[in-house]
Amino acid sequence: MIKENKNDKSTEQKILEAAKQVFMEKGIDGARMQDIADKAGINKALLHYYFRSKEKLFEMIFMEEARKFLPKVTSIMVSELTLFEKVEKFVGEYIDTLLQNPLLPIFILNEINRNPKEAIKKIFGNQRPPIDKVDELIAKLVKKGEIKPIKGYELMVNMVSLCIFPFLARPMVQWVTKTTDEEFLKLMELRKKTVVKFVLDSIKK
Amino acid sequence: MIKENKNDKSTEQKILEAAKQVFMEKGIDGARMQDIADKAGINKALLHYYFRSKEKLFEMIFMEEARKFLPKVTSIMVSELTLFEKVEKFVGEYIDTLLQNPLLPIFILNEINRNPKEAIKKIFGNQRPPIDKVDELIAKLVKKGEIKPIKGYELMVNMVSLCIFPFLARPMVQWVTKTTDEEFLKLMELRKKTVVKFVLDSIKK
DNA sequence: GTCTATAACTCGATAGAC
DNA sequence: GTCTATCGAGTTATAGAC
Repeated sequence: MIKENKNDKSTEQKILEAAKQVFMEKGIDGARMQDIADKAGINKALLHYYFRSKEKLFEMIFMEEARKFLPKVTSIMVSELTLFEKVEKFVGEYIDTLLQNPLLPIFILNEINRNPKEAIKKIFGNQRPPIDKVDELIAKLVKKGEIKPIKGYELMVNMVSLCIFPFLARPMVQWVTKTTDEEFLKLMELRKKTVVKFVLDSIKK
Repeated sequence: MIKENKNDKSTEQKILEAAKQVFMEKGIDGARMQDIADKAGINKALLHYYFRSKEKLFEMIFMEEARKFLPKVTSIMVSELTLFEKVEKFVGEYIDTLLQNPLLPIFILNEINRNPKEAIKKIFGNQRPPIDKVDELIAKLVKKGEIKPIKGYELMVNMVSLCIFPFLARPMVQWVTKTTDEEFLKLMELRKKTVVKFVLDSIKK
């Protein structure tokens, strides 16, 4: 793997990393260009040299992060796996992504709220999730008597809800369960299994 | 019911209503005192006359709204209802509250993120949710062979997740399901039943 | 209590030297 | 490319008249 010619990162990279961190923690309105500059170890002027404005810098970060939100969901859902395997893989990969990006949900949801049309375009492109495929798959299994009927979008929303919400409400969850940061992450690691069980127990006949 | 002596609301009330709306839509950082003044039909100076600062005004609103978030949850959970009835009532009342306050979740979660310690104090006081009670209740039913084992906090988190998340991700849900505002609300009305079914199907033996 | 005017300050953005 | 210095717009907050 070819590295930067200097031993430290390029200025652009430093800015992007600092901006990501600050925007995630504070949101676009709460973030200060000064904070980002400080965290990147440079001055404000340089931020504007690289990315004309705060809004543009934010868009850059959002564009990058938006793609993580709907990770390999589509590919899992249209794959040749069974529904049960799909649920397992979906939840597993979703929670893994969140474990590595715990602030991603609140960041994305705030932008969706602030600027729904553009945000959704950046997240989904023009490609709606493969709800129809899921509906078909469910219909087959219902006919075979293996699962109870449920709407495809509802199954998807429920899975996503169960994965994401604990990260959104993390300080509350930690307070209620009296867990440290480390313990919380372990809890979420375990949660992969319990969510899969919760969902499958619900739909299995 | 005794009314204000004038036919319109008191200035304080007008401010509180305007502030609630603006803070909910924009968050504390995105909100402008000018917007609140405009919406209340007064000027900025008067805002400061009634509530010393933006932060203080925000605290006022948050305090009021924080109590809706954990509505009658505790009372339901410690009541004499069966677990199945509790789930039904819990979900029903939660979604009803959200139907009347669709922006409440993102508002609360953002403050929890911005200021976890104080926010949690305002939401819960010092009283943790009655998880132990739920654990006991579950233990009994497991012993009787009526339900599968599940941790009390996990059942609660799952119920809350399933209720709240669709409101948090509302623009996304509406885009995926191609629903208007009105249709979305109907969908959430229906969701009361499907969430109850989803949860009960999952834990019932 | 309510208003107008403005002070005090923050912050994004730019100019210009090196 | 990177820095210092500063501008100028926008915002919270206050002073003071009515």
